[in-house]
Amino acid sequence: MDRRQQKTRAAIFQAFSSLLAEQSYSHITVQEIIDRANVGRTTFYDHFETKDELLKELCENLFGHIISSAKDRTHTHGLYSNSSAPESIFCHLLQHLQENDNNILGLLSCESSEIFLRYFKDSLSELIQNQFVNQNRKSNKDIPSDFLINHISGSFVEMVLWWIKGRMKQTPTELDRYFRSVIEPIL
Amino acid sequence: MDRRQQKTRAAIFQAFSSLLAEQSYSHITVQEIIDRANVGRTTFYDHFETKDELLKELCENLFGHIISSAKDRTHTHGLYSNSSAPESIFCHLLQHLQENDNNILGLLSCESSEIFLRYFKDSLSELIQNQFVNQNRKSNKDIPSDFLINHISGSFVEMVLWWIKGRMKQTPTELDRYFRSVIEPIL
DNA sequence: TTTGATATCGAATACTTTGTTCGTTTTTAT
DNA sequence: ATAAAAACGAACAAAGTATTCGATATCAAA
Repeated sequence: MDRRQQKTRAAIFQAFSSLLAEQSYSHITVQEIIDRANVGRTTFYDHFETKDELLKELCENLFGHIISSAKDRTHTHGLYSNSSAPESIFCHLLQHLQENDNNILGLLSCESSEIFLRYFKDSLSELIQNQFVNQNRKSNKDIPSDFLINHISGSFVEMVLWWIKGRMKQTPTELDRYFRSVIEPIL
Repeated sequence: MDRRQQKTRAAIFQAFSSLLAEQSYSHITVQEIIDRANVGRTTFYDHFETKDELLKELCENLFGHIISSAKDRTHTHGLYSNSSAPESIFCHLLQHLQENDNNILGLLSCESSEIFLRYFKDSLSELIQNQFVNQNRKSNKDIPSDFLINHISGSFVEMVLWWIKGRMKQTPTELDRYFRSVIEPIL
């Protein structure tokens, strides 16, 4: 890809991210984005059809990495490596979040965090689903696995939401312990 | 209150609700609302400062009723009347939803259902919190009740989201059983 | 190093939406 | 019957979106 395109895209993503950290998605204007990215109006619309499109691509960028790295882990470890070991996939995800690649924390802490967490939940559901299929679960046969998958991914996302709204006072390990205590009893 | 005001407000709420069933909140214009409500532009802005304000008032209308009726119940029964009885507060809420007063189901099934469920979750958290304080819980002393309250209300809302996205094939009683199976083990 | 392709640019513009103003008409409560 | 309140519409300013155009700058490849 042309070097100019790369630079422009990066500048727009960067500008957009930093704006999201300051104000809600719906209040951000294209004008603000191109001012901060320092690109022309025409250029913006050459790259993205609308602001919504930009948001969508940003989400895909962000969670593509995190989830695929998590996916690799489940292949070797499963959701929980074993019920007493500390390296659950959830802990790994939380740590990944805290490392704050691409300023993902800024986005998850911003007014519009919901948007991102929905994308996150969808990716997460897929991840858990694969896990469920692989391990051929035993108990809870009368509860649809559909429901359980939604419950787990939903709870996780709600927990992250709670975490960031409370200014992330807990460590990933602590959070993981909380999450285990409410999820493991039903697995 | 003046009869005219009542009619206008009702017409606007009605128009707004029906529009929400057709398109996402952010795409609805004030023009569409007043056209469908058949009121003048000036009148709309006499009643509501912005579209956001209208949304907020709609939410308060909707969940005010449901939650306060639930609140009454918890005073006599608690969250679960007892662990084997069928009349949990959650089941009651689900039934209330299914009765579909004010076409609440339409709103919870629409593109913008998230917005409503966030309001719902906040009300629910409050409800559960009161319950927690009253009953002076024993177990799970090492998990913050803050976290547990968020987990329960969050899971409930995620379940409702899952329910409506799956076209509400389960009965409230069935759903309540699922929910108990994932919540009671941690209480 | 030249060259053709393409990315970027800004200025102008048409269009949409929001929220306000103002003078008029209609409805209401008493 | 009357005064107060509500609804009205047409017009308007302001802000934002998305497109068009021709000119300029940059790139990759021969």
